[in-house]
Amino acid sequence: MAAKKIKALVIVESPAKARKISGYLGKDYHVMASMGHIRDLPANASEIPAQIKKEKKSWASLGVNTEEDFDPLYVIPKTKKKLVKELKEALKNSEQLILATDEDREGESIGWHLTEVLKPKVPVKRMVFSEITKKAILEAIENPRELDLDLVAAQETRRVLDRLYGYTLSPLLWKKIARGLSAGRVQSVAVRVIVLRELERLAFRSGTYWDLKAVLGAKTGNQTSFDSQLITVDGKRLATGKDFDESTGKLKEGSKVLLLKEEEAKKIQADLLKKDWTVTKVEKKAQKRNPSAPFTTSTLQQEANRKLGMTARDTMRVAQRLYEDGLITYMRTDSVNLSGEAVTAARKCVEGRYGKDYLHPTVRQFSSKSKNAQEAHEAIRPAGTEMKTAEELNLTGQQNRLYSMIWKRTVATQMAEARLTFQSVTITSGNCEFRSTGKHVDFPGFFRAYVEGNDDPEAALDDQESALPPLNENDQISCKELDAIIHETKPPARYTEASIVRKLEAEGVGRPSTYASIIGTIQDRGYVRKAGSQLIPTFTALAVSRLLEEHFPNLVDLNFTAKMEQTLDDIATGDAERLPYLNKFYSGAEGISEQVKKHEETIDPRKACTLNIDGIEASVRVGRYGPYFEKKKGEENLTASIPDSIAPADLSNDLAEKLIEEKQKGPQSLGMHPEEGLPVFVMNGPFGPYIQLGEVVEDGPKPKRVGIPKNYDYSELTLNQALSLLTLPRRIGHHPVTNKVVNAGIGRFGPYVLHDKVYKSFGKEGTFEHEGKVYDVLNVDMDTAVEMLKQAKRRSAPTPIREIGEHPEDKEMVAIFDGRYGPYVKHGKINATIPKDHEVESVTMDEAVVWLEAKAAKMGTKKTTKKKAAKKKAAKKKAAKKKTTKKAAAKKTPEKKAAKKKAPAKKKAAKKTAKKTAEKSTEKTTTKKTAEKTEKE
DNA sequence: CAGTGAGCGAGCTTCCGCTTGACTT
Repeated sequence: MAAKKIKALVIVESPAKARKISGYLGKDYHVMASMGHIRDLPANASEIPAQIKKEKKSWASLGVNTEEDFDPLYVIPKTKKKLVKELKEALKNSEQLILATDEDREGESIGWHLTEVLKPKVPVKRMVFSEITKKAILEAIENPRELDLDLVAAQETRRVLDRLYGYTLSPLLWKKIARGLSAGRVQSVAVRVIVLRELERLAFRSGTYWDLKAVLGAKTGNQTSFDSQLITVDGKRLATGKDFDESTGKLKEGSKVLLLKEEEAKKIQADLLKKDWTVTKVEKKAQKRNPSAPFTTSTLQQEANRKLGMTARDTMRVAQRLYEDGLITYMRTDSVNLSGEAVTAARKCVEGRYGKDYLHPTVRQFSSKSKNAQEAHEAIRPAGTEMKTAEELNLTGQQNRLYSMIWKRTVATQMAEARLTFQSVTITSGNCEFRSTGKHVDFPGFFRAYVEGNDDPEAALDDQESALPPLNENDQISCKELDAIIHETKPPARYTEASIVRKLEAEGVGRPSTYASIIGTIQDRGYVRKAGSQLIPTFTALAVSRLLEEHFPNLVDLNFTAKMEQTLDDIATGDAERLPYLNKFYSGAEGISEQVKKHEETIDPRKACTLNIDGIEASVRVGRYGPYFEKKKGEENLTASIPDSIAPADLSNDLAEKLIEEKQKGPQSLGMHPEEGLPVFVMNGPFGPYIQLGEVVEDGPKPKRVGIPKNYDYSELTLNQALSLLTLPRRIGHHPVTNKVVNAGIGRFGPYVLHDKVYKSFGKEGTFEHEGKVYDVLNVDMDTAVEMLKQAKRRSAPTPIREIGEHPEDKEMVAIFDGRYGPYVKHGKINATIPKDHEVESVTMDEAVVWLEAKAAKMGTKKTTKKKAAKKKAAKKKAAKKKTTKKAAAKKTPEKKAAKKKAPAKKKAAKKTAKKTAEKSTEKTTTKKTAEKTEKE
């Protein structure tokens, strides 16, 4: 027996790493992956052991025994049970256990948990390495060390603190604001940062100013024209955007600049057109630029977002593939360090590709600027020693683009600095001075490979040459054009995925593995929505942020995490203890536990949900069905919903008054339908404005309704337009090719054209442009419809490869189809993949039924974990329904009620999709997705 | 697909960091 044993079981965190290391270590070693943490605090009620639950301890739901030294209750989650069993099996046949998890706080902890769970009876060693090369691995295995229990304690402190923070503050929010909300050390700060920016925008007052822009050229010699900007008048500097006070829209107090109004600007313009123009000053300044550090997770996400328009989540998904294929190094890292192997490869590549002149004379190394970098991995770079390009690797699509970016950035790090000359020329005319600036790239250096992107799309890239023609003092200039231009100061920009990741990293909040999910969490909880690339906070976020700021200011302070990290560092070095720190945080009069209890009694939930905004008479309230305005008028309490598309910074008193008035007036009849004799109403529902013909009658059929396409302003809709919309769907004619009928109508997802069961939606604005003309559902002609239908993806109904027969229970057909993931059996809505060891031809009905049942059961369990956001929205809807269904129960026939109950899942999904479609209507990149979704339904 | 702003009330919602499958047909 003993002879058959292998030398050691080596455990790392990721399978890709395991494969690579296994190759270096050979057959004597068995390398396995832990897939991250194998144990954790119970995530929810279902993970708390029954025993503990029964005891009804006050701390049971925390999973941390706050009565006894904050002893954590660790459980192995369901998803990890199988893996743990496999690890135990493997350990039985090993003479040694080697923990080769990452060399950081979490990695050390994973190693410790492994020993706790596997309870090895053989010697245990800890090995660490910072690059995965054969040499480094063999060296590491010869020089093992012990587990660092102080580092493990630091991780546990972090874990427990985050749990105490999140699981004591969140319930307070459920009680005071809305169920399902959450607070956390990271997310609450992220939300707060976004909210503060929105409040700045809300308080922002725009100012305007005028200036002059000239197009000039020398009178002799090189007469290339160049732009010039008015800088001073009578020696007084002209006002620009930064001279304005953001809260008033006026010039900052005491500023000595000149603010031009329209008449003055135009007067100067007229004046100067008659005057001579002379160069009075020429300045040149040389500057050098150095390449940026190689990518970390955070900078990769930022650049991919700016340059490739990818979300943080997309970026990580694509990077994961590149990593698994062995093309890049690990993608979750906070280190800017390049290994010796990488530097050598990059330098060789630079020399070969661009020549010696482009090589930086010495090796360039970078040091991390991020606040609490743990640097367990390298920077993100092309793997190996070859520095192959994306083309050489035959990459395509997003993989190609992301890899190329990584390649360029890495190679650029070893390239020579770029040398630039900046020119600044002053041109005088009359009592005015103009300035032109230019830039000349003397030597491009690393620009040849890589230039960092910018958040501001208008900002010129560094490598762009924008040199002025040669100019000397006293040169005579001719003015070719002179324009007076109005400028408006703009509010500070909203955060994007890129800028919020940058901000969080700069503050040391969050980790490489979490940046992408933070953005997901704050959206799932309904704190933030995305409009294009902007992250817009909801009114809920404003209310939650205010509550936390008011009552727990230190917890949502930007420095909270940084301070925590200092303590954790002390714990890791053995200079501090976990217990006093956690005690101070949780227990005692100032501890979070007491504070929450106190505020539970004192905070008035009505007030917590009410936002009073300067300059707006009505209050904004966060209600169960979304935000609404509320205003007292005598005895009456007037309310009006705030549409989803309205951002907090868009609020104004006029808007509030308008919405309240509209609501109070009730549905407005545009007039009578000439044939039906019924009034035509414009109404506003959860899916936006719609037209209704006649009123709701008890026991009668539902009145005809039709949504108003986005290209019509519902508040200015005419009776004729409404009547036209009510006639939909309309027949456009017969398709010239198939001779089948083509119709135009409005469905759940808005206006569409329909031909032979193929739908094509009008664009996000409800219009379609064809040969320079804009069409919508009312005026679309056959020519345009044919063009639109060409763009529709035809989805022919899939044909089964084999029909097995009728299902024994409901007699519905069970058949085999060929899908993207191999053949599968289909019965109704349930699809189950056929196991690999079965032939399509030999599948029996009995087998198929077993697979289908297994799949159905699986789907049942999945729902609870996955569709969190959907669940929340659904719950809201359900709650909303309650009253109406109860009241309306009498009106509805029993069959109708039953039908409603039967298909709730489908309804929810459809609603969600519809909502998304509406929400994302402004987003360029998702139009395609929306179209796809539309078709699926 | 369509209007709400409130309660009868069991048990539950929730954190941050590590990681990949499962899975989309």
